[in-house]
Amino acid sequence: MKPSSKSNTPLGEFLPYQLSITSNAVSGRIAQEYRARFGLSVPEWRVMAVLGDAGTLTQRDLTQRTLMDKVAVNRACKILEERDLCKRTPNQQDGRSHHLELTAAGRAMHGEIMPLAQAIEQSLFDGFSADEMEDFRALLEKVRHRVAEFDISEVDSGNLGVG
Amino acid sequence: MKPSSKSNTPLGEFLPYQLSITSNAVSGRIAQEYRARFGLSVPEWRVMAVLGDAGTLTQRDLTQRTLMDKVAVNRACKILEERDLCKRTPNQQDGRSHHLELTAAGRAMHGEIMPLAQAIEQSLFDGFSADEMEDFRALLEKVRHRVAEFDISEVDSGNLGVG
DNA sequence: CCACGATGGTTTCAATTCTAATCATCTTTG
DNA sequence: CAAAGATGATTAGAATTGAAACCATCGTGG
Repeated sequence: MKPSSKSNTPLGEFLPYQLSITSNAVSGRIAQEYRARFGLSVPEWRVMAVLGDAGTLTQRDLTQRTLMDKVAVNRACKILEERDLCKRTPNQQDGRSHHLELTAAGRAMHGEIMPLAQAIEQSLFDGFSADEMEDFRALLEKVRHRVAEFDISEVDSGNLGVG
Repeated sequence: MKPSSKSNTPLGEFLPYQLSITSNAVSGRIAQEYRARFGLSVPEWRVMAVLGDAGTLTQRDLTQRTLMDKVAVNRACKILEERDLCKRTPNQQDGRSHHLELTAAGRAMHGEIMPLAQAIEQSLFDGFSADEMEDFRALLEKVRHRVAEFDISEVDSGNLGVG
């Protein structure tokens, strides 16, 4: 008998848990795909995606657009550079930073990465109506908004009717 | 075709990316909460939640129910044991494993953990109608289902003529 | 021009996590 | 019953990650 992780456990009912395992499943699957095809980690392909779209950016710009922390961005950039997928040139306006830009090889890869991303997305959400996808998007955004405003004082462990 | 002109970055449009950052935001917030109140990591409180609900389980059972890997489960159990939140007794039926069970202290904590989980969930999804929450749940499950069946041969980098 | 704090980027260190190897016990088969 | 393979649990080691320290440069105010 295989256990149905539905209402068997209290975890299965917990929405944040469902969100977590779903996200992990999706991310893991996609990561596996990009690793196999291009040898790119998630941080790396995020940088590729943004950089290929925007043309030229500094690491600071990249951290803002990818929502990753600056160390992750720096490491990803360094690796992409070593693989000659992107290059840096001095920033005239600011001696501390550089302009990052995809090389020809980088742009070529980017040309494959983005369509693959869309194909994966489409395949993943195959069977979803346009409305469902829009709903999903909207719900995720609403949750994100809620989290940002989430104030713990709303929840007091003292008056949690335990039984 | 889908309408795509909402965000300035390609990432912002990518549904799996939205899923990922939303999940991270939610998980991070909850983790912070449980760490502050009980000194529990996510793996630890997952084990607490399941164990408190089920009564007595082996580590193998726990890996199945939490969907975590066996090393994470083992480590979580060891820590809970050191803190006298759970205890192990030999398994008569199988000399390799033990029965894990919450102690009195563990059950007491469990009694606070679960209501807090519900309170957090409620607070997080405050502003969502019952229907929206059900939709969200259903959509997540549908995606998970899709991922499980996701076959990469559906997507061939050779014929990705931009979808 | 210099001192000062702020900022972009880099490095270091420690915590976390995943993979593999290992150990003990169980099950099956000849 | 012994041998061989599978399985639950544990340990060890490699790889990832994040936080904080650090360096260089910028901008501002004396």
